[in-house]
Amino acid sequence: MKQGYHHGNLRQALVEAALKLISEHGPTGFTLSEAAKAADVTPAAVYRHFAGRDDLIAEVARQGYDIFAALMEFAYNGGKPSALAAFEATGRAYLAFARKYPGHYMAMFESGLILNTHPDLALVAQKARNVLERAAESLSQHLPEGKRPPASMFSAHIWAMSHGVVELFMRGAPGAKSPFSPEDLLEAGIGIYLRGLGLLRPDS
Amino acid sequence: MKQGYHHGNLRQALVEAALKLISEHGPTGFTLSEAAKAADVTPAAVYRHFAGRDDLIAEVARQGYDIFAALMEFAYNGGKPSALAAFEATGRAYLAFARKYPGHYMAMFESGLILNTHPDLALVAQKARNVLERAAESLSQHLPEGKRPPASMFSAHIWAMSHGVVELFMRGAPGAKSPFSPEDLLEAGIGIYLRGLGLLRPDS
DNA sequence: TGTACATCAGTGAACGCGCGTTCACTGATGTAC
DNA sequence: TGTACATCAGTGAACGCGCGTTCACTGATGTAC
Repeated sequence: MKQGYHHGNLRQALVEAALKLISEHGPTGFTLSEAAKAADVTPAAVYRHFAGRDDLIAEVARQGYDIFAALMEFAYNGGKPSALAAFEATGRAYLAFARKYPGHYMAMFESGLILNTHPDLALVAQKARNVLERAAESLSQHLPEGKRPPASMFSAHIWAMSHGVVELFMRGAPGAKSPFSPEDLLEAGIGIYLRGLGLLRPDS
Repeated sequence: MKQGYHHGNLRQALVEAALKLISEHGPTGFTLSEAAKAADVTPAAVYRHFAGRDDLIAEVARQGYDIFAALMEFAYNGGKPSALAAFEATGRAYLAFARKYPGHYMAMFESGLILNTHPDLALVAQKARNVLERAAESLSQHLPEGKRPPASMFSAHIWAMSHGVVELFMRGAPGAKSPFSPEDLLEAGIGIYLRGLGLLRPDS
């Protein structure tokens, strides 16, 4: 669309260069100058498309949240075939996203960017979170009314465990070697958790 | 002990300056020069006590793991009064540590340092992890033998959820505002999880 | 179809900055006699 | 107790570096007539 004059979509080329650098060296190791070089362009050229370094990272994160929300939505699949199955699928989608889009994931969760500075970023992040919360909400309908924990609470639990598994066991992180794959670990963890809620048979 | 010539324990003063800077600006925002300035000393003076910037961070992390391991050990309390109570106490200790020692916590888990580069660091980190794993081990004795998940697995689950709660809900992090305090959130999450393992009565 | 002009993406040189690190030094502290 | 010397923690100046950002510019592309 912006296909253009000299380079032919430098903006997206820069985003992709940033993505590569971030996934390789972490959000800290990313520099505007290196991204420019990777896109075969002078650092100054970046300023035609972004307000500066932070703005570039923010765009990377924004695209990440977009993909993330879409993936979660797809996994949720309107709550079909069952609230339970849909919920478990979103949990798996979280990890699948982190594995498949490490650069995006890091930009979103490890770059220390402040969501509130970019209003549209906060918006799309909220959208992603809403999918999981909706899944939790409809799943909680299956619980006896009195003993229902708030849906926002147990979506927070799942979010936290998923995030923890990614940070501790999917990266080379703090020596947390484990004999289990992150996927198995999270699957089992969510299973036990759902059993604790009374949503799974004790022996299933 | 090294109480000394001019300054009188610069080494520890630098560690504490680093701690303050890290907790204020994150591990990224920390610089050797600023730490030196905060300790009223020339940057070059740092090299009398540390091999360089990374070595200083590593020492901060090492002290963090020391405190962390001691705290977990204290909370575990030799498994008294019961395996269950002791296990829950270690979970609470994790969060308490993160709240009370944010600089240490960040140096340990968010600074991107590689444990393997400092062997003694890897050692003390392992020691901390062992406490939780031991707690999980003795707790798992209370499960019917056939349906026991490996202790290392469920200690990983608790570790992951705790870490996730800290990262997502205790920092100003990714817009993850929540109506619950991190402490309540984790307490409830662990409770549900343990119920799922059959270690808590369904209605307790 | 051809020429004149406007646009604007990307250049290249320059900037000020703070970083981590080095080095020869100095001067306060501790020690030997 | 007093003097001469050794130690070594911290100084101050300097370094090279890569960073993000600015600015006047240029030259390829698109547009008007």
